[in-house]
Amino acid sequence: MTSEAAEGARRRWKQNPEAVQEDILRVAVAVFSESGLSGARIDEIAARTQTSKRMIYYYFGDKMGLYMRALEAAYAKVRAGEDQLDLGTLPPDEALARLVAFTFDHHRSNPDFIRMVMIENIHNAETLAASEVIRNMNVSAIEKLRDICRRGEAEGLFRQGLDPVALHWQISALSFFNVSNRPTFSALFGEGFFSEEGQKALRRQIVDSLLAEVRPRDTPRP
Amino acid sequence: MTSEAAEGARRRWKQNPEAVQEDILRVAVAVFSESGLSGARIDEIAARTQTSKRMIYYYFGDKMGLYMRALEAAYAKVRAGEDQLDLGTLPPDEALARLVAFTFDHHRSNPDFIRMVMIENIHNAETLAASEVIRNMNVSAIEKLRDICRRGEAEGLFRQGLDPVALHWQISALSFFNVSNRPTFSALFGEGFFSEEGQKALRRQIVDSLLAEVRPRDTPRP
DNA sequence: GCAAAATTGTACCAGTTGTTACATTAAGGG
DNA sequence: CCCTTAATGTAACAACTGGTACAATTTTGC
Repeated sequence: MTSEAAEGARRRWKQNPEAVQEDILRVAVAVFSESGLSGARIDEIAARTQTSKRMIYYYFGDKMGLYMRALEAAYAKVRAGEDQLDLGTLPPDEALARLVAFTFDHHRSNPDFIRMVMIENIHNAETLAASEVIRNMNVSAIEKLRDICRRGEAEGLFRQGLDPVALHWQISALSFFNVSNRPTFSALFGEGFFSEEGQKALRRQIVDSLLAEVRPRDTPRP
Repeated sequence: MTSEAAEGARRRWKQNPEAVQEDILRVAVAVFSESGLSGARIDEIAARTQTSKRMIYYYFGDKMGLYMRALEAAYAKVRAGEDQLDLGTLPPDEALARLVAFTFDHHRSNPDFIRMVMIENIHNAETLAASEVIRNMNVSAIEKLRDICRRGEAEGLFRQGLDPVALHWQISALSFFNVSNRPTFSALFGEGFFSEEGQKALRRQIVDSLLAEVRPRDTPRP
């Protein structure tokens, strides 16, 4: 094994376009998510890169082109993380509980992604809507949920007529808000919710709430 | 009654500083919430005002000064709306249901406010934290909730140990997300949730979910 | 009425920022 | 070994944008 082999057996010596692009994208996600779309400065992105501003325009055309690719990169990364989750053959209620807890933690450990989505929403998701890459990346969480719902209904553990997308909406809302609105919420109501214990309690509350949600309704006593 | 009396018995003729400031703030909230903090252009705000850029700097100092006042104005407006809600002497569960439904609708009809809060969160709530005006505006929803919880627990309708702030967190998360993430969510999963029927169903789901949340836990059958 | 203070109009500037022209070096094909 | 193409460095521009100097006008206190 020669020393060159350590760098991935790609190009031999200098000039590694793919690594340069990855480098730019990594920094771009960070800067965009820190400063917003118009707040982010190409100069800053360039400065935090190992390459130059020139190369950004060479590979990504303009600021919006870079932003779109950065958004796609952010989505791709969390998607890859989601696929790590294997619910195996857990019983439906446990599977749901685990999925909810996972989503909560996953969002929490990917604040950059959350911020990119926030920025996208400020701009009416125009870039997202224009990106075929992301649209084709159909969120795997839905598939998992659909399966869980089907099994839960079949076994009588869940009530009938559950909408997996609605469930996903609810799980997302709570997990997303926990990260996205932390600054304003903690500024108004204190940091308590965001301590380690606070987050654990919150996660349990959310899991419980979702489980209660899918359980069959109490049949009213006559 | 002279014709001058029609304009509110304020100043007699020309030059009405307070109206000018209100005009600027109204437009500022709109433009900031449309374009974000750095995306908003003072020139655009000025153009959509009945006055000039000169006056913006005269009354608000600089862009950040204007932004802070706009943020405060946005909070003040929704706060005023919230105070309209009177839960009177409704039984606790009905009061909670009505509070949840109201919050859901209220957020929905104040997208500008939601967007301002989103922008604030992107910028780590630094302006919010610096605004004594807003911090002193302690959200009245919490007070209402605290009262509901107390009554509910006393009557045995709710389980013990409810945390009003945690409940508020949950209500906010669902109602906020519904507005804030509509663009990305509908781009990925369709507009269905945001039609009139979709929103009605969602609101009912949220109300039910919250009510189930506060009900006393089922005592496990021996 | 008059002077001081408050309010507004006009024009402009200085710094920033996205973007590009031009030149140069490295890589691959034959 | 040469030539075409891909990749990169240097430097600068043109437009935008937040902010202001200066002067004019209106209002108010006395």
